[in-house]
Amino acid sequence: MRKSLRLKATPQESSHNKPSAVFLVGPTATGKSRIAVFLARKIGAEIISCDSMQVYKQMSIITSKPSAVLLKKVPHHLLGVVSAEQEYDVSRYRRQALATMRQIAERGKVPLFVGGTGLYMSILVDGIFKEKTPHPRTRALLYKQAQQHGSGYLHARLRKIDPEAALKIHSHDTRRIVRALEVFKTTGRPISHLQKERKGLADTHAVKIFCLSMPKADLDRRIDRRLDEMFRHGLVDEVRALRRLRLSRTAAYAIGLKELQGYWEGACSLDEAKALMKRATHQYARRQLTWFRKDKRIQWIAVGSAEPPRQVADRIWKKLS
RNA sequence: GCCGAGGUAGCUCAGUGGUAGAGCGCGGCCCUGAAAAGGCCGGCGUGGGGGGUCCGAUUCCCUCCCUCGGCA
Repeated sequence: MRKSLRLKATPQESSHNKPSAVFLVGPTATGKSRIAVFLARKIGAEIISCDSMQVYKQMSIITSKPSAVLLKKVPHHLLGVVSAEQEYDVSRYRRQALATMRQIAERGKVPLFVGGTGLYMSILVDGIFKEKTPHPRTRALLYKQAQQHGSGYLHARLRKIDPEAALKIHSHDTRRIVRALEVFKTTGRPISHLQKERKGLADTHAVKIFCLSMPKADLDRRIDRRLDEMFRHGLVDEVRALRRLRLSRTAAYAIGLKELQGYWEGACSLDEAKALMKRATHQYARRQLTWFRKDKRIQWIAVGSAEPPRQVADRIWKKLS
C-alpha cells in the first residue's frame, strides 16, 4: 500500500481515527500550485482546487490554472468544470468538492484542497446552512426596492424580522441585506438562525490547514512578474476569445476582464490596463490575507521568495507526520 | 528674457486669516448560495524655500526656486 497520511493523533482523535483532509491556501502568486504537487506526491493525495475562478473552462491564463506539466503529475479536480457562461457559487462548489472527496477516499487517497478562495475553504471546513437555492424573483424585487428607497430602508425591515442579522450586517451592505430578507421571505426563518446550523469537514475529519505567506512587498513583486508572464503567454488572445461568449455574471468578475475591456474601448493603453490588473491583484491578495489571518486553525508557512517549491512541500510534510 | 497659470497627502485636485480636506492609492477589518465579488474603518501632510504684515499665515505682501502654456 502506498504510504498514506498518518497524522499525529491527538487524545480525542486517537479512538475515532478520523479521515484526514489537508488544505493548502494562501494569497495569489505564493506558489501554491507547484508546492501542492510535491506535497500531494509525498502524502498520496489528489488535488481539489479551492478557487472560485479556476472552475471556468475557457479561463485558464487569466486565472493562472496550474500548467499541463503539473496536471500530469498528480490528479487535479474542479478545474475548468463549468463554462464561463454559467453562474457558479459556493454551494455548487461545496457539493462538487465533497463528491470529489468521496471518490478520492474510495481510491484510498487523501484530499488536498488547494486555492485562495477563503469563503470556499470555510464552507468546506465549517459547512454551509442548507436552504433552497436563491429565489431570483424575490431577489430582483428586493434590489429594486433597495434602489428606490435605499439600502437603509431594507436594513430597517431586516431589523424587525431578524435583529441579530441586522446587527451583523452593515446598513450599506445591500447584497447581504437582500440575501437575509430573501431567505426570510422564502423560508420564514431568520438567516441568523439558519446560519448556526452548519456542519463541515472539521466535524468529521482531521483537518489541517496550511497557509503560505511572505512579506507583502515580495508578494506584490511576484504578482507583477506573474502578470507580465500572463501577457506573454497569450492572455489578450484568451480574453478576446471570451468576448464571443455570454459570460456569466460570476465569471465576469475575474480580474482582468474589466481592465482589458477598457483597453478595447479606448479608455486606456494596454500597459495601463496591465498596471490596473496588477493593482487589482495586489488588493485582492490583501483581502485574501485578511480572510486567512482570522482563522486560528491555520498553520502559517513563511515562504522565502526564492525557496524551491519542493523544499516548502517538505517543510509542510514534516508538520504533517 | 517677457507674459500668463500653477506649486497643498503616494497620485489627481478642493478649500480657508485661526496649523487643512475629497476621490483614488495605501493600511486594517467584516464576510455562510455573486466571494478575483460586496461592505466598513483609518489622513498616512515640514501646505516649494526664505523673509515680511498680523495676536495668529497654508491663506495677504516681497523675493528666490521649480513646473506648464504663450510670446520672444
